[in-house]
Amino acid sequence: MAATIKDVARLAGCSIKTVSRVINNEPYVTEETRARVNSAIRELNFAPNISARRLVQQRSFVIGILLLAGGYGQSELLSRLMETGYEYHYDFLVQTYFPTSTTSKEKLARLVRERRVDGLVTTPPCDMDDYIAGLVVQSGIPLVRINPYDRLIDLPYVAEDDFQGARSLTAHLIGLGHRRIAFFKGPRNHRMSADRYLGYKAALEEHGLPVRPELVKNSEFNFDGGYTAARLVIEEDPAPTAIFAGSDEAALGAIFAMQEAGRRMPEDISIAGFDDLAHAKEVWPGLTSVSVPYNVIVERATLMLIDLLNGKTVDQPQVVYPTRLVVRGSTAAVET
Amino acid sequence: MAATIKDVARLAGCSIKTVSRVINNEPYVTEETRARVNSAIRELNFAPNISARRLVQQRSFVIGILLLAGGYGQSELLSRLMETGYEYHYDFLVQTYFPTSTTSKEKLARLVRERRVDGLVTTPPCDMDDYIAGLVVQSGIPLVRINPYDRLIDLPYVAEDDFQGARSLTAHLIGLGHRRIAFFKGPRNHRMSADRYLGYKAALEEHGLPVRPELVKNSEFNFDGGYTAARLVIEEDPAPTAIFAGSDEAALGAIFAMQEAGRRMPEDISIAGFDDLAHAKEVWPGLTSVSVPYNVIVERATLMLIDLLNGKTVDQPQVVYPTRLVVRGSTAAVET
DNA sequence: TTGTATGCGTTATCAG
DNA sequence: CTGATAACGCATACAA
Repeated sequence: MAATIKDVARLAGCSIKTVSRVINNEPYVTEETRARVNSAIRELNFAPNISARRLVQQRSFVIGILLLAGGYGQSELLSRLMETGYEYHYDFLVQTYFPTSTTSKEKLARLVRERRVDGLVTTPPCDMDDYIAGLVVQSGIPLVRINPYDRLIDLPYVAEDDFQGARSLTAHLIGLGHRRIAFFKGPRNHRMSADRYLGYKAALEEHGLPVRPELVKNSEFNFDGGYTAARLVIEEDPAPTAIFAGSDEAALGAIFAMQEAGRRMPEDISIAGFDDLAHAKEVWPGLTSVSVPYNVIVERATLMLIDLLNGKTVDQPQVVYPTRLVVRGSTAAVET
Repeated sequence: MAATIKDVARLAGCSIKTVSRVINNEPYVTEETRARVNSAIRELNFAPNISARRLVQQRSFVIGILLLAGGYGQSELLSRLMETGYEYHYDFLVQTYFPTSTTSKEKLARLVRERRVDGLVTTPPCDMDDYIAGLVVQSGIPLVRINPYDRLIDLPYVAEDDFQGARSLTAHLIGLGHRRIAFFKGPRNHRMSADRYLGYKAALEEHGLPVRPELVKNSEFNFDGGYTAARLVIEEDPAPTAIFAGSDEAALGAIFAMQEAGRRMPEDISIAGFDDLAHAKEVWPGLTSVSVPYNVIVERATLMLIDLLNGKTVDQPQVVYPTRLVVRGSTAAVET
């Protein structure tokens, strides 16, 4: 049905090898033959069969992305990924992966065994699982981790500086006169959770303020987590004058809880998030947050993986990008 | 390196065809041989090379999804897709597609020519382009459209009942005593835009209310569109007492604009959206909206395509799912 | 600069 | 029930 390399060769009056050379931009072809082949290709509307190429090259030209389902941030992230991959002739295979889940492990193992992917990119908390590192070491397929839990393992990663981000956000709140600042911790299987908390603590200590355990709540990086934690923390007496919700999604939950309780933001309470998702500026009066260059991070991780796949040595296999405080209307000077 | 079907055959003491039979659950294999082969497979940790299979079967087992970049709704949608496809041994290739864009067309053409996808699913407004229908007809690859612009073309689709949703939402507002209800139209290249507007109009007419052109704004289905339209409509005198923003994202923009202008919701103005995204219940005091069974729609479209790919006849190639009004705190009786 | 022959790992054909 | 052998479409040593 569809034209093959043989049809092109026949029409161009040359061998299939020559056609192959033209397709792959190899040297040692006369300009004239090249032109003849090219016009044959156009005439037959030929494109190389990707499956055949994959079989003979023993590569799938597919990058596997492991992520936990859901979350708003991920759709931008994914479309960025697609664009990057396209330029380098890689496809993406998105796989949801729950650490510790047996089904997830089996799916992943099949993915690798069937050689459906040439390499893997993980997003938190998928790398929590020792399983992945083990599988990777055993099968030898390249892996790049985004915001990995463990930076000490000698595997490539691209990460963000959560500590500094949380530190400067907290310092901003302190600068506004806040002394009772609540903090919502993220899930324990994210390194980001720990780092953001450390940044919060560091800022408090640098300003000679105590870390009040009753203002630190275990939470999640999502709406429900923020909502629940906010309802708890609001009961404290005296109540906090500011909430650092740990993430933007949690901040949205906290905002909801505050509005439900009839508290005004920022007059009665300041609220801040982390991630600077699109929603941060879409909620009135704007959510103070910490901007993370996710697009850059994702692109860097992808390019790093592609380099590894092509056998290039990556000069900087472990990178940490800075984060940036973004002040909006949700945080204000404490009323005296 | 990795085990092949030959290795398994050697270890099990049989031919490769027999191994193939076992892998594919074909009949005509003794239970005993089957067991021997299976244990050999386990011992060698064998999994069939997907590229070889794809080459010989002349199918990629990949479904292409065409969508416009961005948007919150799409991440849930995508993970749903992945799960569905996994069960049927299909992978997904997500491709951003801008109608009328030459680059997009070329990318898509390559996708099809290289046989990287066996079939296509489009999301609005990607099917606006006659190009896709043409390509599909010409190449013969199956296509299922989600919420297509043109339901008259004789191609399979899965859609939602936007008309009824908008009609009942508008009726709800009228029932609350609203007489001046603003409406924000979506982009012209979405069928949803037209249908929702028609539903709005129908409800007004059914209640003997006029369609006031000054309250109908051309907008987009996103935050900025809703924000801009809301700022315009608020200038009208008398101002509307309710806004039907056309979509949840636009509603979020409208809410922002209202809060910026110091208007309370729902006391000063009622606001409603459409789609019932996760955010609808995460914004205080809850956004009245119209719930669309996107998960079902996506799953149905995928299964329909898989049936087509397997040569089955689809009994219902064109389906419209009902939508459902969801009342939350953002709409209330008009103050008299 | 060009061509020939071989193999990648499956599935499919058809004869045993 | 089982197996030898031929595709599938491309890339790649190796020759010419």
